[in-house]
Amino acid sequence: MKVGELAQVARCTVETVRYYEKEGLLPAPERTAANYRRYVQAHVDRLRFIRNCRALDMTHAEIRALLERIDHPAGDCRAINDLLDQHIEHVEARIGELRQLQDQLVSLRQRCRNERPIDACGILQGLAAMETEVRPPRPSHLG
Amino acid sequence: MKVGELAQVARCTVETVRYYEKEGLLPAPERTAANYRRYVQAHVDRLRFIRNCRALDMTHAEIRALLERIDHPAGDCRAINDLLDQHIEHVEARIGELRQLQDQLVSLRQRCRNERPIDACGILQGLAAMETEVRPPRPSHLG
DNA sequence: GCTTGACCCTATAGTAACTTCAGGATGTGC
DNA sequence: GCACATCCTGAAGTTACTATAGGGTCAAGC
Repeated sequence: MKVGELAQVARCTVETVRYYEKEGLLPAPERTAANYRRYVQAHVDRLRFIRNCRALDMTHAEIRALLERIDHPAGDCRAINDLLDQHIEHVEARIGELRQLQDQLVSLRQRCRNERPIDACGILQGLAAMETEVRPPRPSHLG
Repeated sequence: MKVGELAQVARCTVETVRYYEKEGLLPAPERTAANYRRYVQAHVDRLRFIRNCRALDMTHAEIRALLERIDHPAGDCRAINDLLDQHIEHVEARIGELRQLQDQLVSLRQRCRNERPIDACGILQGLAAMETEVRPPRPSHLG
């Protein structure tokens, strides 16, 4: 299986596949005489796993931690449960932040219902008058 | 007012202030004989405006568009209203995405209530079995 | 045998909004 | 005159890719 085919079954681009290899998430496969990557089923499974994690917005570091456990199973899966719990918290926190943001945006928007000259625009006035908040360094990686 | 003081009143770092200058969001101030930046009240107002926009998760491009209108007022403020409406939609869309994500994560988490050996971990099994989704290129910049 | 087109390769740079670092100058208090 | 905080510039690092340049491989068709 060549890289294009692998990318297709995993629904990503060939660039992403090669990138994961460089990052050490996906093991480097054998090469053909022409130096083409030659993948086997294990690569498909692993890449699917990675893409599923990414679909859940996990970072490469989080995915790496999971793969580590899979590659070197030891003890129970508590660490995995914990990782997922933390991730769920991240997402929850980010939703909360965005909700608050949304409230602010909507109330800002209501300051200018009609088309006024720029100088009278309630939105710009609101943005100028807002109490500048400390932007906490993102606790989550979710943007 | 030196850069450290400006950063303090605007609640950001001096690096951020200098970065905004390089980006053209904040105009370059006069310099002292020792080549120190010397800011005046207008800079404070502008930086506060920028930080308020950032607190609302606007991109530099969006902020630039707003500043443009402020610097060259022309016509009415319809474009500003539109920009904000679009931004509100972005945030709304992202909240929806994260909610869906959260549902998936929670149901994944429920697959492993107790501490099992790695091989039996319901979470890892779930991640391996998930139908790999096409990750749509982010329509919003909100991560 | 030759061309065309789809696919593969590497290495490098670009994205967003900063942060960090290296290496050095300035200003202030004691 | 020295320590220490603060200032300066320029370059590189962050995250997870995407894009681009410049080239090799392979199968099909003429």
